[in-house]
Amino acid sequence: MSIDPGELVGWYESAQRDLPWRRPGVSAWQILVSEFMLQQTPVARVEPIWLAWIERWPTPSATAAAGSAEVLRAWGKLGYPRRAKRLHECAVVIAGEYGDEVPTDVDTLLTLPGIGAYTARAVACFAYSASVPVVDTNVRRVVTRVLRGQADAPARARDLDDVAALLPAGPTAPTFSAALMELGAVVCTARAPQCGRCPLSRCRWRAAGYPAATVTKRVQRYAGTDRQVRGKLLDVLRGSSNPVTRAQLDVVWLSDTAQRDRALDSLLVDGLVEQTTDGLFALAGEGEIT
DNA sequence: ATCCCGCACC
DNA sequence: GGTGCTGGAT
Repeated sequence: MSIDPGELVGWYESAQRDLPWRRPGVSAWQILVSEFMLQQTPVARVEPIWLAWIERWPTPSATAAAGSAEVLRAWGKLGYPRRAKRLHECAVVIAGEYGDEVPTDVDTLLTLPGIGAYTARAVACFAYSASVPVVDTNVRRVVTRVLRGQADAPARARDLDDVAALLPAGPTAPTFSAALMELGAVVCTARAPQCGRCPLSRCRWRAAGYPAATVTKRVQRYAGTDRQVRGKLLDVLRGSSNPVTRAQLDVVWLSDTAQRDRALDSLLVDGLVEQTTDGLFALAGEGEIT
């Protein structure tokens, strides 16, 4: 069982979304920035932030020179701000140690802050046309359905090899990977797949009568969690160009003071917030001279 | 109220 | 191998 590259790529040529980071002339660094932003966040929310971002900071050195506080502010409400901190760290390393050029090979990319198995291969593939398997949750779902006939399955170490075996030889591998991701994102979706629009003539999941998922996935809560409190604290700091008092932070979460203290402490530990010598609080790197 | 879904660290 | 991390859309 395999996936016909012609069917998949043929569909992609006409069905792909016009996303700004796919346009010609976008640099490897700018693709890397899009991958960081897309790690946890839907395309629609990333697009405006990415456009403003690359116009303001088109290169790693420009990003590094901006300082982490401005980077955290520009990240805005994309969520999971540790990604913004790691992106800034990544820019510092690339500007300082790699001559302002994004490394091309997967192993080197994997050593950079915030770059894991997915992002390393996405950058190597989409920025440098490397024939490496790019496995995100969309690809995993498509492969699980088409090849194994299951609605969904947890991630496995073997997924990388499975997808590598599907890649066509030659220069179409990156397009094939982009098309697999696109199919999972717009047709072979988790909840309401549009099987009537699927270009693939062979699919074990369809052949098996679309069996439902057997594994029940746990729900990610947000309301009332430390994540929500962290978000509110950071929102205060993003909105202020000078350091704020503890009291200004305290007012965002009055219902559970222990939780609020824990959230603030975790932001300090994560290096997203820092305390000034006079006891005020600011975005990390706020005082940096650039 | 539910969905989204990669990285780092345990 | 499991858990924590954001916030908007639906």
